[in-house]
Amino acid sequence: MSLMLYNTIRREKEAFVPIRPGHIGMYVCGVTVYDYCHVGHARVMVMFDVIYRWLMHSGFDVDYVRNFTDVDDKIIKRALERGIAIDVLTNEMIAAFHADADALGCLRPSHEPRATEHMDAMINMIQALVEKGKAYVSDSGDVLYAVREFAEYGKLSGKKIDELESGSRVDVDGSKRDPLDFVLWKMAKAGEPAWASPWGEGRPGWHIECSAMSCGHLGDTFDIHGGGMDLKFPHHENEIAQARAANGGGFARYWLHNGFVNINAEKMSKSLGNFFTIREVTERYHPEVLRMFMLATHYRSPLDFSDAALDESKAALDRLYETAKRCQETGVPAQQSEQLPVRFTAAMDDDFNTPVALAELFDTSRMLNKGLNEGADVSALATQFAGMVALLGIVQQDASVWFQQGDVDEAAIEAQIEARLQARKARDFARADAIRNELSAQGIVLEDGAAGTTWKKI
RNA sequence: GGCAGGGUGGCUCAGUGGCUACGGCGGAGGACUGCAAAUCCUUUAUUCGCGAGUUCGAUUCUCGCCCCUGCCUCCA
Repeated sequence: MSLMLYNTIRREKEAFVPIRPGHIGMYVCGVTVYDYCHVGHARVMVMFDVIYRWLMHSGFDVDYVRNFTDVDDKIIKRALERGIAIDVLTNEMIAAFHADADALGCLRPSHEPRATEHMDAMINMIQALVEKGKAYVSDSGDVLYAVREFAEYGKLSGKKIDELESGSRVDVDGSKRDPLDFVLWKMAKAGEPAWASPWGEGRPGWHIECSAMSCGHLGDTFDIHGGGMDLKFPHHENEIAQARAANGGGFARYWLHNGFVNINAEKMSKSLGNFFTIREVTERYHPEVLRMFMLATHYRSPLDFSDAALDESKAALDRLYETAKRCQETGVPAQQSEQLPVRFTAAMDDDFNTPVALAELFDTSRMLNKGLNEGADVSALATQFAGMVALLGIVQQDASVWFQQGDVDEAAIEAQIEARLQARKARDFARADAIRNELSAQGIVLEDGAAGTTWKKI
């Protein structure tokens, strides 16, 4: 069974063949660091984290690069509004990004380049484009990319230059040879951050960053490039145009794009203002619930965000934790296995079909519970369970702690449980039930198991 | 208008040219329990937006229609 990927540029699933056997270079577009990340960003983090884990599990040595855009108009504007230096803002947001990604259980990429640290690479790339006649200096002094000079422009997004223009949503700018031409180097206005370049003091355009950083880390031709669906056009289209025209390489071979997170069937986005930051959500739900929520839908499908959906994810995750808790209580060894169920592996190999992978996980969970009920040897199942769960990055918390989150007085609860136990021994069930009801009113649910009574907070 | 992706049980989400349409949530019944909770078992879509076509056979392929969303400007 080999890995099949849906390649946006070909619009179909195809077998993945790495450029170098055993090795994968993967670049994922990160974020512009001017504000906290929202749930849409979380989806990219989580899905590519799962992809990263799966590729490594499949035996590849993965070079995973995810950038930070730390020069940009929005950053300049935000820093000005807050009256702080740009690097103070970007450092703060990068730290916040890491905190969010860590909370979501995402592994750090191999490299996390920042645009400001790759000025030379960008300037060199722009220089090459100018020399090859693919870019020009406009009347305003900005360096622009001439889309007409790149024959394949529009291939990724399936757009044609002429049709785009007739759509007339493109800015009319007299200094552009073609309305679709985009900025490679933007001249700085007074007070704006600037870097020296052959064309004067200025800063790079957004698209050139990713072309320069991806090629810089992974080479002119690399395996996988990913990001949100909204980056397909124009961002990724422009990246392709720049990189291929500049260095003659093939650039990315496989393009992976994840679907949006919607609210009320509408895209969550900054511009619509209908977004929730990751930290807002994780104040109310454990980050793993958010991760579970992402995994329950295929990465290319839209994902409708709501508290009801999160509640469902919580319930589903609880079910898994219930199994983990029982294994823990029973003392079943929980080492992870490299040998995963066939269906799970096949699902992940089939364009990272996490919903099917989860279905297999739930089936294993059920078999495990059943085996536990019957006192059978469940070590093999427990091992597979642990292996699957580790690859998905869920059920990574201590199972008993998972059910005991929140403000609780553990000692008081334990005392109540002991009191109830005595009452039950004396067959004073009225007293026992009264204690249980009392705890229940505080959101504490008791479970009388073979290994004694345990409690959980709901 | 161009392009892309969708419409599957009460909700959510997979999937396939044909045996019993995957899971999860919720509901119902049962086992277990003093009673619960958890778990397990059974059950919950004559049916996969609508119409036509191809086919021995379509939810799955083709065409048309209806509806939804996204991209076409910054956006994960």
